[in-house]
Amino acid sequence: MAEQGGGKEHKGGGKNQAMVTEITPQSEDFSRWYLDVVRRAELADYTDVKGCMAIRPYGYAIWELIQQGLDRRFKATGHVNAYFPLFIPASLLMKEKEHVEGFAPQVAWVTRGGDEELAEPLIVRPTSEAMIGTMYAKWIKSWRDLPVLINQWANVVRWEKVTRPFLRTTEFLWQEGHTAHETEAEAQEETLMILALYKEFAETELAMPVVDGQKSESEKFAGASKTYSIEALMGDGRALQAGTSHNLGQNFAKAFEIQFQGRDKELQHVWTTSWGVSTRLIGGLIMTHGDDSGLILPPRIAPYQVVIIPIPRGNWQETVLPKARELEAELVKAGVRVKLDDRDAYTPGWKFAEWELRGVPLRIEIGPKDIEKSAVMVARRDNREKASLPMDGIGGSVVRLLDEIQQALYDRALKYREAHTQRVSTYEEFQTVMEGRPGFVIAGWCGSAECEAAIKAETQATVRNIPFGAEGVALRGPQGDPEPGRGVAGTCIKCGGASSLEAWFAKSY
RNA sequence: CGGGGCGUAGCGCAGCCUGGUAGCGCAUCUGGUUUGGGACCAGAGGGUCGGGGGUUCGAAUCCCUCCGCCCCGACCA
Repeated sequence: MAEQGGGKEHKGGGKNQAMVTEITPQSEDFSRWYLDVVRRAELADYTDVKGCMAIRPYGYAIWELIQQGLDRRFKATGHVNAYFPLFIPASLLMKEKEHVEGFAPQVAWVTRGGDEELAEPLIVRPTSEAMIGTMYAKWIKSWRDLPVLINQWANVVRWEKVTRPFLRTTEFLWQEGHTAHETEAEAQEETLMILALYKEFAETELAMPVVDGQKSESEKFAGASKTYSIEALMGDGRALQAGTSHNLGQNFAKAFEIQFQGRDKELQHVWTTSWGVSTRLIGGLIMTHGDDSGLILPPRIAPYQVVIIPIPRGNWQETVLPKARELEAELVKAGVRVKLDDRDAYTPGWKFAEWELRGVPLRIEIGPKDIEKSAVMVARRDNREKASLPMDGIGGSVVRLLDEIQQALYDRALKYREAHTQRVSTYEEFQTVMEGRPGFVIAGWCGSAECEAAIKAETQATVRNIPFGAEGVALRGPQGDPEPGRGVAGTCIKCGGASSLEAWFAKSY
């Protein structure tokens, strides 16, 4: 990394002092840019606990909007919320072999309560399959009890060695859905329905285009039969797993003895699924839309969709401020989340920069000149266009503008992804692309773990997933199995063997 | 967990090599003038120099040791 200890160039006397609070440009150091934005936009801050962050009100407000958007969708598809314990007896986790092996290295233990050693150690949940599975075993007796469609909003702990705010923290917030079904087909249908729900949410609310598809064996959730994910492309060309949906088959049902008596009178194991998204989505949001001026929030997920900045002139508190308040009320009436920044201690210019840094989609300036014309100045964060709009009908105009911005951000992100997605046919080409800022690389893959591992070792690229659903790249049907006739018959990029799979590769977070 | 870098005021840094008891910019506070792209002047407050141990008359500075953070890899949402 470039030696930038001196970094901030204090010498330039001509520099305005804006640069003091400026954030590192993306092109200079993307990762530092990210950390600067998180902190300067007051989304989160470090704490005294390694790997754990405090989520500040502005960051938490984004999470609340994410929660609302998802919760509404979960309820609309028949799910209900419940809550399960933070602590799990160690023995429960041990019941599913692959699950233990996957999570054991990341588990935090509680061995003492007060001044007494516990007879059986507890673990702090890294995920709740074990606890919820145990409860389902008690609750499910008959086919009439199925399906069970429960979601939990919770915190989980995974003892991470390398952390980064939102993207990977020791403790994080998420939702975990856990469902139990009568048949394998139903469980698979649920798994894919949720995946589609995640995709729709990410794209319409977060304006974040994602590739949905199936994970390779090696990237699968510990204990799952099949894992699906949505993958987004970040501004530095790396992929982010933004959500996962697992078909757990009967693995957990067998481990936790979740059995029911079927319509055929036979005692049988249920088919379960689990799925989740986390506060990581906020990290994705930042890295998908942000620029060198800071955060850019899609209107639908922005805590403040509009910030009103009164322009102080003379006795503005008596002249401008009342008009600003009227405007505020007008926007609230139109259903817009609005913030009136009437602080006297800061200049308009300072406020412009501040709210741009915090990613507010629309800024409205109102001053004497505007009032005279019965208009307001409206500035977009996404493309920085500025225009005077009449006060009359401002609610409607703003709502329309917000919709436009939402769409523009999605379009821009999609365009970026398309520009950074390429097909390669030779391994040399693959390797070359993986140096630098690769984005997605689509290539034939024989499906073997050997080729996957070799590619990873040599290029750092992993199979993000094997997409389906999109025209031209669809290689797997809804059941996750190769779909004859739709596959692009080709060769494995690594071994040259016959390939029935076309995988999306990328370096990832 | 390997390789590298860094911890000095809220933030960004200088001081460390060549020990002598801490400084700059921004931020903060007070007063005034300002305010359509990060205002200006004057004054003020704020630091057990990451923790512990050692060397020394004396340690931010030298030595040991923990801890934390960042970057690059291996592992994971």
